[in-house]
Amino acid sequence: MLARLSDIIEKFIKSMLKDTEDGIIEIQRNELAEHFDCAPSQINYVLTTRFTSDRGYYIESRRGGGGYIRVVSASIEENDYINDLMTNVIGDSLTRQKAYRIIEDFVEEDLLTKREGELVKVVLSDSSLGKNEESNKLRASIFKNVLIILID
Amino acid sequence: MLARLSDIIEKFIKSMLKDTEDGIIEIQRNELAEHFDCAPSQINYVLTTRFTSDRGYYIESRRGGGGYIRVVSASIEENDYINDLMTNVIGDSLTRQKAYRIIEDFVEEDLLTKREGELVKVVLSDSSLGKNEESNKLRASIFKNVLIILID
DNA sequence: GAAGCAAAGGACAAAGAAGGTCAAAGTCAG
DNA sequence: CTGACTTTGACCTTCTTTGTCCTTTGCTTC
Repeated sequence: MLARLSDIIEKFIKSMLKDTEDGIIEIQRNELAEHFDCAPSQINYVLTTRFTSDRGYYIESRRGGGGYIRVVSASIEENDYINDLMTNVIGDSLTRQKAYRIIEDFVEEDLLTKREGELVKVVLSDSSLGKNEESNKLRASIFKNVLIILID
Repeated sequence: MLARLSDIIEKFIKSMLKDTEDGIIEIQRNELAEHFDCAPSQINYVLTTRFTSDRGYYIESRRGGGGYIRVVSASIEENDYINDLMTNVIGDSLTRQKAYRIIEDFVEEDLLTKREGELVKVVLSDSSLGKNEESNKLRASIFKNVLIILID
């Protein structure tokens, strides 16, 4: 498992972030690409798919000589984060993929234990809920109820 | 006759599962299809007909490069208690009251932590699922999937 | 200070790598 | 012969990787 280069790069960046005091790192796109022996644009791919604002990151960059990409992990207040998810990300319809991604983030951030994550995942799986637009609505409804438990 | 390909593939997957510590395997659909010299979609056929949650399995998958199909098995055949619960108590429809009672038993028996119990309860609440005969079916379906994770 | 060049990073599309769906065709027991 | 189960194949969706061309910025040079 985890043979995907993008996942490896993601982990790499996250571990760099963990090593900082302030949750801010600056990377050189070309250097990093060379390190992983991939196309520079793959770095962008990782950043845009994994370090999005709804996951609590934002990106700043600058071109030209001495350019950089700055990755900021915004340490959002937990409850604000969850509230934001409920209104802006989940709304009243939620795909399985999105749900799983959020759950995995929660586990990573220790908001859920691994087993709790597994439980919530299986609950929201296609196998539990079926697979159609109705299911997405149901998934949103269930997940929001779960989130309410997590807020204290 | 006994040699239906689907049966052979089923056996193969089950034996892979037996060889694991945790009852979780990941397969590559195309690879497996090639191994058995069949259409890739036959793998799906086997999975959807033989590895259902009724029988104590649960499937997760991911497309794209580095994709996979994960099969999670809970050896329910060997667990009379769960087996009985699945077939005789839950069946294909489950009321909220019954579900809550079972969950509370589980918490008492330390099969679930208190918080896990809360999570599962809220998932199976009327507020999550609505309140009609359809909900009861859904509740049964979800609960059976939850059981798989618990036994695992 | 303007022109020009090199050094970043950005955007986007095409190609590649899985897995998913669905329906048609085949098989087989009763 | 029929209905249920199985097998096959064509086509679709999702996610990742690569490459090409574009824009921005800093530094030189005159």
